Amino acid sequence: MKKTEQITIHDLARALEIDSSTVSRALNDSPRVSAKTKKRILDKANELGYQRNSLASNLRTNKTNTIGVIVPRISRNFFSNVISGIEETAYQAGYNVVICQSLESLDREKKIMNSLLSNRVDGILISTSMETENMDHLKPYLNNVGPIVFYDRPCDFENCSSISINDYKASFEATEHLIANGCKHIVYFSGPQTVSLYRNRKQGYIDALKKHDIEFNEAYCFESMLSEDNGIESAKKVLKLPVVDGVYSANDTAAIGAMQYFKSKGVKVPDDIAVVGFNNDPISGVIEPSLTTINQPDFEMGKIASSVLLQQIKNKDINRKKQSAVLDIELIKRNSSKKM
Amino acid sequence: MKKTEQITIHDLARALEIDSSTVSRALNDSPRVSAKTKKRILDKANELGYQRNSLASNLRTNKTNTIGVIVPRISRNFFSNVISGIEETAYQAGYNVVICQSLESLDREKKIMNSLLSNRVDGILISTSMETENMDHLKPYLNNVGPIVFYDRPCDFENCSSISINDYKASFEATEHLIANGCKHIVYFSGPQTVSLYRNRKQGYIDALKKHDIEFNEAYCFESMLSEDNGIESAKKVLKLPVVDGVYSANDTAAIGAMQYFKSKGVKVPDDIAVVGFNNDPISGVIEPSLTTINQPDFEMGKIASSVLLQQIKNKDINRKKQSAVLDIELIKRNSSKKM
DNA sequence: CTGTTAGCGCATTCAG
DNA sequence: CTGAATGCGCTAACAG
Repeated sequence: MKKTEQITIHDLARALEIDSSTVSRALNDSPRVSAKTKKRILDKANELGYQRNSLASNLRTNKTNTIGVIVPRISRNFFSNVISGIEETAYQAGYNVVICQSLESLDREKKIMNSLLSNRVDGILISTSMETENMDHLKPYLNNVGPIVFYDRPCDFENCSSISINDYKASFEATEHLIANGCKHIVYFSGPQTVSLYRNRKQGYIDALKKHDIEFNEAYCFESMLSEDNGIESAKKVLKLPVVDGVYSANDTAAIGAMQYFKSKGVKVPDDIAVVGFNNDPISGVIEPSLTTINQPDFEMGKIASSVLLQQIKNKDINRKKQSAVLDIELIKRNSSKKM
Repeated sequence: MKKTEQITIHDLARALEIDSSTVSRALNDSPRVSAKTKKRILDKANELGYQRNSLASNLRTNKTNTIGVIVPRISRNFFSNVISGIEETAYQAGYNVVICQSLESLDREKKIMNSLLSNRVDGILISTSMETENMDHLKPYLNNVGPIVFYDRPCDFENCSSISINDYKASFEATEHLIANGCKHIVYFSGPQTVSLYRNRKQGYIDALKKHDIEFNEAYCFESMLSEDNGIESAKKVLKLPVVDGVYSANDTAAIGAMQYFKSKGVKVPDDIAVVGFNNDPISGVIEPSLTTINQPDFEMGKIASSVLLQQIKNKDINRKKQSAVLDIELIKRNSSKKM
């Protein structure tokens, strides 16, 4: 199966004895070419198996019709749902989407930015990695190429929009839910405090305790990267604490790890320990139908982020003002605690 | 934040009073330019914030250093692990990866093929959608642009390699495992028989029954797209059957849906019903630590598929012979049945 | 080691 | 409505 020569608009032009510029116009459905010649050209294109070369077209127009999405991990249910939302909106608007995962590594994130930059994607949607503390590696793209919109993990750049959820409120309510069910000794699995989202969630937890006159205890707060393994380690520590009647995890991945460990040790969840976790995984209902989770508007977030970005791409440089959205969450109460 | 002009190699050349071809060579680290001028050029590039335009470069060289990956769903754990394997190998070799999900839709798959074709990616890795019955939409790419390698869902094209797992054997062993644990009435959740992988799995199930003198019963075999909802529907049917002591699902997604339904109806799994499912999700240990699953070599499959493709890209057209690999699986026995 | 020249495939002026 | 001419940014002969 040997590569045949690529057909170009010039080949079509020669075959029809017209000029390539006419072919180009026809292929782009320009109104400035007669229906008759248009049909001739399209037919010939089909006949010869013409395939447009986007590289050339993009180079010429300085536009790729593609947006880049940087995501920490596609395997996390929350993110794969966001991606589906992004794709839906983007495809509808005629844009392609390239998905890149940073795996929470700053180094990978930098390399990805470089690649998206040199490939001149029209805009970027990003949820920065947990290692990312400053945003310098985003500037070359932002200054020279196109807009960047942050989703889930916001950023306070001038001229950059962020779409996030109301983490503070969600966290506050989750904690209050445990308290309402009689929990007083609530362990909290926290994420890196470099990430604003995790700062907000921790604050929500602390403030909810305070409101109900429960003292915040540093020993009940474990900070980690919230991987599944981290969840398992944290669970071990939980079992060594004197009294624990509630666990609240700042994400689902760590919560799942912890559940796994609890089960392996015969700790009944949530009969012995009530658990709440940020969660978008339908699987949670399988793990423990009575587990209380926080339903994040993932798909919707993707759609909004995508449409904000596309808007900014359309508006070119004018009008690229910060227009951040904060989405509300929904606490799915599943009667998690034994005390209900 | 207004877009500044893009710096090109000509700008660098002018600033240094040399020719742009020398700049180009230096930027590509050609040995044919002195270390001194190389440094001058690199310094200037940094100073002016030069950013390579891959579009132009790719157009010129007729090479994109990018491979396309078409995947039915990134949210399925199996596939996201395959992708990680693909990325690891590809990045090491200096290739970029663009991930596209077909969502099991032939229509989307066609559109994706078109986009990858017009963007001239150097090669494609594909697991075709469940709706895909013939491969005509792959031919334009295959004939004119580059190699395609199939993973997980193989294809019998000439000149196309496939990387798959030994589905027949895995399925046979899974069924035997249930039988060994005393199950005689085993429901089977099957996938579309258009997909060879699902044909093989079904055959493994049937042959294992036969070997143990259990009659294959069409009423115990439900065919669906194996979505979570399909799993729930199938589970409903299971509960209406006279005797069932085992369920074997051809994938994990449907198994999870079924488990969910069983739990909601108070059916204890696997105390009442033993379940086996193809599964790569670490979460399975949480759902039901005693669930028996089939451990597919997902990450490894990605690495192999990727390296086979890169090999073919390097070899251009010569030597693109079929070189399919069949990976073996591992049955993770978790004492699933009550009868053990 | 560096410069000259040409062109990848396409889109867009400007003429007619 | 169509054609001629130009160049997007880069690389690759071919000279020197």
